[in-house]
Amino acid sequence: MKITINDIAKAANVAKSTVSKVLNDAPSISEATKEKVRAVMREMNYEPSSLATRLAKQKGYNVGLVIDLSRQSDFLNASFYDIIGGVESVIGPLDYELTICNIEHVGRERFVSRFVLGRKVDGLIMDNSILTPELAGELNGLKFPYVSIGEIPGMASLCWVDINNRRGAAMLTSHLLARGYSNPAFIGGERGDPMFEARVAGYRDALATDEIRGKKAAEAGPLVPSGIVLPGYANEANGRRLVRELLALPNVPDAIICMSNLVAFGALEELRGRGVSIPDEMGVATFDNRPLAPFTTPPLTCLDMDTFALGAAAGEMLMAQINEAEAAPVSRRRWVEPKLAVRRSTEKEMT
Amino acid sequence: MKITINDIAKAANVAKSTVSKVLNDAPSISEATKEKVRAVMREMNYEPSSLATRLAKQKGYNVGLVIDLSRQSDFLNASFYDIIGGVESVIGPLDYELTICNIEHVGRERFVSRFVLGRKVDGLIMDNSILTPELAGELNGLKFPYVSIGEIPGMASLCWVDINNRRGAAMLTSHLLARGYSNPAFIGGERGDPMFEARVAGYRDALATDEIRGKKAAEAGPLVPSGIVLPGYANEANGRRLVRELLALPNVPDAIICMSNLVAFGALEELRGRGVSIPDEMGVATFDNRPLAPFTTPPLTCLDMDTFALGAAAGEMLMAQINEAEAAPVSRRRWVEPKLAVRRSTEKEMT
DNA sequence: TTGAAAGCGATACCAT
DNA sequence: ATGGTATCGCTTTCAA
Repeated sequence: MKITINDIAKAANVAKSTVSKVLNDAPSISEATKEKVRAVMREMNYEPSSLATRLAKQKGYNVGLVIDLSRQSDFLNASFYDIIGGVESVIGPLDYELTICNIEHVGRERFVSRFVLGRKVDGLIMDNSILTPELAGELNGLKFPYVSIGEIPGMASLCWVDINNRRGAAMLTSHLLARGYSNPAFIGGERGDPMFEARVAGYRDALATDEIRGKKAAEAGPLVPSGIVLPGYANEANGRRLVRELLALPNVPDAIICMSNLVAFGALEELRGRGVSIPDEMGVATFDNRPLAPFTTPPLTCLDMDTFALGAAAGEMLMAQINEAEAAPVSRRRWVEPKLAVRRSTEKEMT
Repeated sequence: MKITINDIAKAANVAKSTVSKVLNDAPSISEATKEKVRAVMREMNYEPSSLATRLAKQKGYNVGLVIDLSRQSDFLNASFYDIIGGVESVIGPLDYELTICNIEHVGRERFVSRFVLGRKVDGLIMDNSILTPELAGELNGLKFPYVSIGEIPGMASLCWVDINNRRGAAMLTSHLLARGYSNPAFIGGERGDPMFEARVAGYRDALATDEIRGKKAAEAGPLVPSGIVLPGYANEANGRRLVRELLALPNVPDAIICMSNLVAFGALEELRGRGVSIPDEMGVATFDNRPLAPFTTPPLTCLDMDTFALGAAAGEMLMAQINEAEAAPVSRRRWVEPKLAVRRSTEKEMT
């Protein structure tokens, strides 16, 4: 037998509206009755039904994290716990909870009506593989709060958070150049993927603004001004293959930036197999610290993405939107800055 | 303006109770009205409020996955996405949803009242670092459905699922013995941790039942019948340290079973540093495929834990309990069988 | 087969 | 400062 607000009211000899006010710590209730009612609640081990509260308040205190279990994701596999932790760290203290919404069986079409119209959640967090521009438009139209994890370039009205991949790629590239590598290549990733494009852009930013590289050009032979970019689905096999391609180039690069840990692993293996010494003959760096970067031979210099901060940023933006009514209009995009983790794979002897 | 069951009733010219029955596909309603009402619902883009439904039905259609973000967990970091996927794959089709319950701020004390008495969830899934025996007893007393991920040895009444660590350890050990290693040691893990104890037990099971080992004993010198077990918190540093201890033993083992990927990584590094060749002079095997086993040098033979299946098993047991009223009493524990992934680290030349 | 009315467990407005 | 009552959106008897 669950005990309800009525039981408390009866036991404390007050109206249930009074009990409700005590629950919400209304200033209109005297300290005396508050204490009396609270004592009864404690004694009867009362806990308000969150369902009833939420129905009455017309507010779900609930945000959904949308995932699609039908598609594999290296990124989510490595970072899901962190992302959830980040989100939870901001919504939890605000008394919101997080529910996992799997759209695998629901389908992209009906999922808006399921979660949004069904008022299961007050806001949605999802990644940019799920949040298509059309979907975002629909949510915008409904004025329904949402945040994408992962940028959606171009559309000004959309709301997202992302790691600053462009700046990160520039940091990584600059590190290589400062380290004495003059001709870094970029391998892995797919054209059209915003993350790939952002990283390539950052890579080129760094190449374009580097003076040392200009001076080295003479000794090192002809350098491609805009760098060498070899795309390919980010797995180990392509890491190997793309390294072979690099080594067959007329101007072989002296460093490699890899799109992912798996690409980097394949690259390291291929280089080792061919007797290319790392970091002396070839520097290698990668994006992401997890799962492998600290544990390869040699350990990989990488750009460490703070996925907890990413989740937290998403949570903050979402909560800002949910409470937007009374607040100033919120900014609709936010970068989380990555940081460089320097390891042996780029420790070239300085000349 | 959200549209409700009343709007549908009005538009379809029926009572709202009729609409409700259509929603639940009650047999007492004629096909004709059902179709009529459904047409209206479609047209008005109606979606029932899950909050109201759940309050009225006195059922949350919601299970909680309890985590404690204040404590780091290598296991959860590597497997959280899989576990959630497994749970979701069974509860989703039953129209239950999964909410994340972080007890970091709630505290172990108040969390039962928060989630259980507050009827936020119909059942709880948590790991055995959170589900203390006292807590389990409390939940048992309340007849509240829950499942622990990770065994809780001893208590017969408790409900859990786990990877069959004992059998798995025996498989791994037997593999080494069959491969020609005669004196495998076990390193890493902490006394008192059920997972450690189960694995050590399995390791000893395999040693005890092996005949080949008996024959080898003569050539190999004195073997410790119950094996060599060196515990230690499962990280890289201890992997290195424990290997040093092993190498200093009077009867140096010819194979090592590691409690975790990190221990194994440390072990590999230390062995390499000392010029011990793997797998010829020393075989190395580990538990868990992720995150490193396929990517070390040489790649590690491991026991691959199916964490998706683990999550699914937890989901199934929980749902069974939730629906226990009308069903037969459910079994209260279940093993998920791991499988061996053989790689180069144990490919000793057979003699 | 359908409808009217009483819950489910809280909140919120209006009296007192 | 407190109490009475309508309400949130749906389910569920019980009549008709």
